[in-house]
Amino acid sequence: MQMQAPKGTLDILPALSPRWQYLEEHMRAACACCGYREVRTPVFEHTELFLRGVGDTTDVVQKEMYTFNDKGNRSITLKPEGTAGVVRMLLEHSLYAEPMPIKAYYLNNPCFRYEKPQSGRMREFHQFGLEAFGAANATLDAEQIALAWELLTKLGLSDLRVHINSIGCPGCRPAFHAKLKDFLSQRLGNLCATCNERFERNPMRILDCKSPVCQEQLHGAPSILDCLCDECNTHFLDLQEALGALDVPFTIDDGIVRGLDYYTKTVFEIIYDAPTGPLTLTGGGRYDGLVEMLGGPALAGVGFGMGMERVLAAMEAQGVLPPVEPLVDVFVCVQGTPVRVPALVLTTGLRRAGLRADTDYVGRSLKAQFKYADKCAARYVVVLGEQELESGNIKLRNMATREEHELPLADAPRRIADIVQADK
RNA sequence: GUGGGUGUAGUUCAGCGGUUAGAGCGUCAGAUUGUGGCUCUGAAUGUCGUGGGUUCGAUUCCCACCAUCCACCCCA
Repeated sequence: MQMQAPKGTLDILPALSPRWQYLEEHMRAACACCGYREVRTPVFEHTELFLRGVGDTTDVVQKEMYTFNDKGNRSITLKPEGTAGVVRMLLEHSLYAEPMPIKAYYLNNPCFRYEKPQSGRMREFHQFGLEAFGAANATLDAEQIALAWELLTKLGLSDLRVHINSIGCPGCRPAFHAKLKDFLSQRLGNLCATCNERFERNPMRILDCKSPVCQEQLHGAPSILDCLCDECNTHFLDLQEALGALDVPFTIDDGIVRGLDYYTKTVFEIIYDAPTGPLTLTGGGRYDGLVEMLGGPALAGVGFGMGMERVLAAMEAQGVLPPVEPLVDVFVCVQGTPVRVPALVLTTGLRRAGLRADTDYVGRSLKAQFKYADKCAARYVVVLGEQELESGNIKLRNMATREEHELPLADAPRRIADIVQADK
């Protein structure tokens, strides 16, 4: 047996969980003030949901899904993204009968993609994301982009760029596809192999190709922004106006096309410029056709996903992680075996008084207990030995100032709680 | 899926075709038996990634596999 986590997965160790919790707190706070409520959907869904929702021509569906048959011979897939499951939930429980818009967020949402791991890319990763249904207005798109932007900046991140684009709707996109294919047809021989495949399947993705060879060929290519219908164009202008009014800096980037099929109109990314290269922290957009495509009513939708591991990596790179919190307020040192239970009683009393308290369980020397308390960053230490039991008095030592208060043992939890609280 | 780098203690890494494989950090213990941070002393922990091959002899050289990291691809 190989005692090793599967490829592309990560353990969150005790020392690292506080930074996740810190991130979660900020995300929840950001959602709460915008009226988004948390939802939790299953880790796996019927494979068909993703085939239809994400799109069966996408790379995510074609080669990155964790798909298997369960014992009832159902095809099951571990979710590769967050939106499809939320839409399924919406339909299954007829949430669209509630007042619009329906605003939902998810946090620590585990997603799975079978890819070769590298920095910022795990096989299991966690997304924070928003979905809002039932409102077509671009102010909603702007609200979400602003929420993501303010969240990231509030976390202390800088070197961020917001890129927005509109990829039109089923009404105007075909015209763009035709124009683009017309432009590309004369240059096919110069494009990379992948792009030649994309030409028939999804020509818009060629714009997204990172190959310098292909980029070279794309000079003078038609822009989707010149082909938008009136409705999409107005929507895009509304979005820009709203973002401007909210002081969210943004760049129009007609190269953003996104890899998931369900997007319409708005698409956006928030990119962090790491020293090693750009990293997309957040990606999302509008998907007005998705709910209907999955068998529901015609219902507009907007959402984004934010990679939690990537945000944490950016925070680490920029040194804006939260400071390490002390583990305990008060450490109770035990001097002598007969005192073991009274020490636990005192520790428990301190905990009941609302303090973070700990004691010795391994029988260390007093000196070693002080060292241990120091490593836990304990702010106070109490020594409980036979002397204290006899006299009924204990000394509370402030580890920073070395001052000691003498207190009656009987009333210790309340007295100590007062002192510690006053000190905070 | 393609290409490249790296696998030695808990961790970061030295090291060498030849006896019992090392260091810093960390852990544990001690520095006259009831008081921490600094310092000093000591201790424990290794199938040298796995399996083959070359060799009198391999942790060291070669091959394969596995893992990991990085880039491409893709994306959060």
